[in-house]
Amino acid sequence: MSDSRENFIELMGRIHQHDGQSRIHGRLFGLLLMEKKGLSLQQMADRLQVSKASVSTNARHLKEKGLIRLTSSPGDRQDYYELVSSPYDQMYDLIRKDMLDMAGQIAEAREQLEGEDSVIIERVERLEEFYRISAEVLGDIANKLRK
Amino acid sequence: MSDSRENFIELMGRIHQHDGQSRIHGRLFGLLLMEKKGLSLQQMADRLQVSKASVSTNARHLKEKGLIRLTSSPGDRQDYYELVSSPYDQMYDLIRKDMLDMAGQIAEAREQLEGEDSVIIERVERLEEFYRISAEVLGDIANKLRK
DNA sequence: TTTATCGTTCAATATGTATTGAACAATAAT
DNA sequence: ATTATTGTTCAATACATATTGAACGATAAA
Repeated sequence: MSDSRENFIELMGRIHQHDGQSRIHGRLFGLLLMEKKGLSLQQMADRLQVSKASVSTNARHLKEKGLIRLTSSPGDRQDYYELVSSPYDQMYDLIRKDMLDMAGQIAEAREQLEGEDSVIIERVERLEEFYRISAEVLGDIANKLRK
Repeated sequence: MSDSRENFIELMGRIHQHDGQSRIHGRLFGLLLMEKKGLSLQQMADRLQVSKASVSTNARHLKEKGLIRLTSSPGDRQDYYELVSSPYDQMYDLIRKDMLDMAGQIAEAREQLEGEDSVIIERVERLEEFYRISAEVLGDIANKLRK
């Protein structure tokens, strides 16, 4: 494993951690992004020097998010994981969903604030708008990428 | 403090925590969003039932991010904090800066990968683009809000 | 001067959760 | 039938950091 690859993989670990996932989650994504062919759980655990338990759970999470996919070869009972062809639109969608969810939660909270001063209500509406508009523009990008 | 306000404040605590800040950071933001007039550190600590140490540090962070501002009254040596008139464009800017920073870090890592397969390089370029484009569109919204 | 108030800093601790090791079921190999 | 692989789950722990209490300096009040 070259230094420049390790460097990239570690960067992805830090970025995913910054984004609320675990460090290994990001390292795994970085590792598979560096590999054209799928890797087995054991291979990933060896290269990242982490337990296979961590690889198993984090690979599941990445798969659920649509960033990697499971593959297999005939006569081999190991699971192989590889990057999906375009994880980028999934990434836009993930942020979009998060933002939309927050906008929804704020809307719920706002509805309970009916008696409040209009200035306060308006602040909450603006906040809600922040998340909703952010979600929209990111969703637009994802759609453009897909078509 | 009404239930609906507390509910909103707690929601903001959870949202900020989800976004990588502390729970009190979000609660403080939520509290000041519910108040038209500035609150002193002691008032904020009392209403949120947290230590004044937490309020002090988190208020500083919110102030550095441009979401709240320090005010004062004549004949009173307490510090008062209130929401800035439009924290929303600051919020766009904060995400924009984060995204742009990540794009920059990925670019640095990519430059070290020169010998690699072109498929791999392209993946990294796409990833970089994801963060850069996200930063751009969010920055555009902030600019529209400001003018 | 003494006493009280206000805000900050920092070492100690509380807290949440990422990570792991071990146990396990399922399957394949011998 | 026995042994070895493979992947998952979960309780235990390692780890990062949010939060606090206490000490402090600065300033105002008494």
